[in-house]
Amino acid sequence: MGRKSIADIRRVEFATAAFEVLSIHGMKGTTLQRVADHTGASKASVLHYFSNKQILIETALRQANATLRKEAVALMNLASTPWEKFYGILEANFSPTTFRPEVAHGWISMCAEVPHNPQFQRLQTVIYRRLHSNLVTALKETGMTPAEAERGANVVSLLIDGIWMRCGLQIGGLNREDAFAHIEGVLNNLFGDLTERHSAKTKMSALANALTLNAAKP
Amino acid sequence: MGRKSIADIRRVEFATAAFEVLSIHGMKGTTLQRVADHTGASKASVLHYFSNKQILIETALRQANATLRKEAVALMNLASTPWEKFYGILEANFSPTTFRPEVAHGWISMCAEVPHNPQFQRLQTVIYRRLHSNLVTALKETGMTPAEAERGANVVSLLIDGIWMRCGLQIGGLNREDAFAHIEGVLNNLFGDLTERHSAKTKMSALANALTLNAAKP
DNA sequence: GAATTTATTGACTCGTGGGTCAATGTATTC
DNA sequence: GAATACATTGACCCACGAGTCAATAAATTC
Repeated sequence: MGRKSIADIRRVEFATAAFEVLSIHGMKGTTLQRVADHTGASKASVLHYFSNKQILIETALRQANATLRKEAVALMNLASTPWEKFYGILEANFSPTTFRPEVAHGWISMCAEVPHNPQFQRLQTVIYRRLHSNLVTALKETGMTPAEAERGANVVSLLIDGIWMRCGLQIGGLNREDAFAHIEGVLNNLFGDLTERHSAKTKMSALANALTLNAAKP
Repeated sequence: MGRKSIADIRRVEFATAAFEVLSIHGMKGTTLQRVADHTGASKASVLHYFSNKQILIETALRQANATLRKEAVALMNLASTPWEKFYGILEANFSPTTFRPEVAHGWISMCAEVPHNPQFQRLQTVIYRRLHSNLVTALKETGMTPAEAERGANVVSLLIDGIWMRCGLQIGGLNREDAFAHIEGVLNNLFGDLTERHSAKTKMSALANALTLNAAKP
C-alpha cells in the first residue's frame, strides 16, 4: 500500500468519524461541529474536504457499506460449497464488528431519510439488491428451483431486515446468537434438516470468527 | 357521541396533521409551520395546544397507534377461533388504510429517534410487546406448546418488521398481497398446511375488507 | 531559501425553526 | 351589555447549525 495524500487520509478520517457520530447521535444530532470534535479537527477543516454536510454523510455511508462488503467478499472467497456461500452471507450480515445497536441505529437513520435523498435511495437499493442476488445465487446452486431460491432469499432478507431493526431498537437485547437462532429455526423448516447445511454453518461460523480475530491485530 | 370542547377537537386535528406531515416530510421536515399550514391554522395556534414540538409529535404517534389498535380490536372481536385471532392480528397489521409507504415512513422516522427520546422508546416497546403477546396468545390457543408459540411469534413479528421496513423504503413496490404471500409461505412451512388455518385466513380477510369498506362511509 | 501551493482555523454571516408575548377577536356567563 | 374566559395570530427573539472567507501556518517546489 503506497503513501496516501493527506487529502485522502483526512477524507477517510472524517467520513469514518461522521458514521460514528451518526450512529450515536442520529441524523439530527450529526452536526459538522460534532464530527470535527470527534477527530480533534475544526469544523472548517471538515468543510475543506467535503463541500457540504450532505456529501460528507453520503460518503460516510458509502464507506461504511464498502467495509461491510469487503468483509463479505473475504468470507465468500473462503466458501467452497453453495451452503457455505449462503452462510458466508449470513455471517457477514451479523459480523460482531458491525452487528451492534449503534451501527444498526446508523443505518436506520439512513433509511428514515431515504425518501428525501435520492443518493440514500440509490445506496439503499444497491445494498438490498446485492444481498438479494447473493442469496438467490447461493440457494440456486444448492439445487433449488429458481422459484424456491427466490422465495427463500426473500424470507431470509426479510428476517435480516427485521433483526437489524430490532437490534437498532434494542428490543430483547438480542445478540448474534439469538439472531442466528431465529433464522436457523426458520431455515430448518424451510429447507429441511440437512447435515450438509449444518456443517456448512459451523465451518463458516469458525471462519468468520477467525477473520474478525485477525482483523483485530495489526 | 357528546359535544367535544374546541380544545379537544383542535388537539386531535393538529396531532393528525402532525402525523401526516411526519409521514411525508420525515422528522427533520416536520416543522411547526408545516403542521400549521396543513390545517390552515397558524404556528402560534399549534403551540397554544401543545406546549412544544416534542409533545406534539409524541401525541401524534400515540394517536396514530391508538387508531391502529382500535382497528385491531374490532377485528379481534369478530374472531372466534385461535387461528382467526391470529389472522386478525395479521390483517390489522396490513390494513390497506395504514399499510402504505408514507405511513411506514412515518414509523421508521420514529424508530430512528428511539435512542434519543425515552417517550418514543416507551411507545415502541408498548407496540412491540402488544404485537408479541397477541401473537403468542393466539398461537398457544391453537394447541402449540408455549415454546413453539414463542418461536412462531418471534418469526412472524420479525417478518412483519421486515415487511414494513421494505414498504417504507418502497422496495419492490410491495403491496398487501405480496406481504401476505411472503408470510403465508413461511407459515405453511412452519405450521403445516392445515385447512383450518386457511379457512380462518379467508374469513378474517373478508371481515377486514368489510370493516375498511365500512369505515370509508360515514 | 524564496515562492507557491496546500492545510488549518477563528471569526463571521445568514437562514431557519422553536418558542414567547401581547394584542385582538370571539364566545360565554351573569 | 358588561365582564370574563378562551381562541387566534403577527411580530418578535433567540439558539443553533451550515457554509464563507481571509488570515496564518506548514509543506513542497524550484
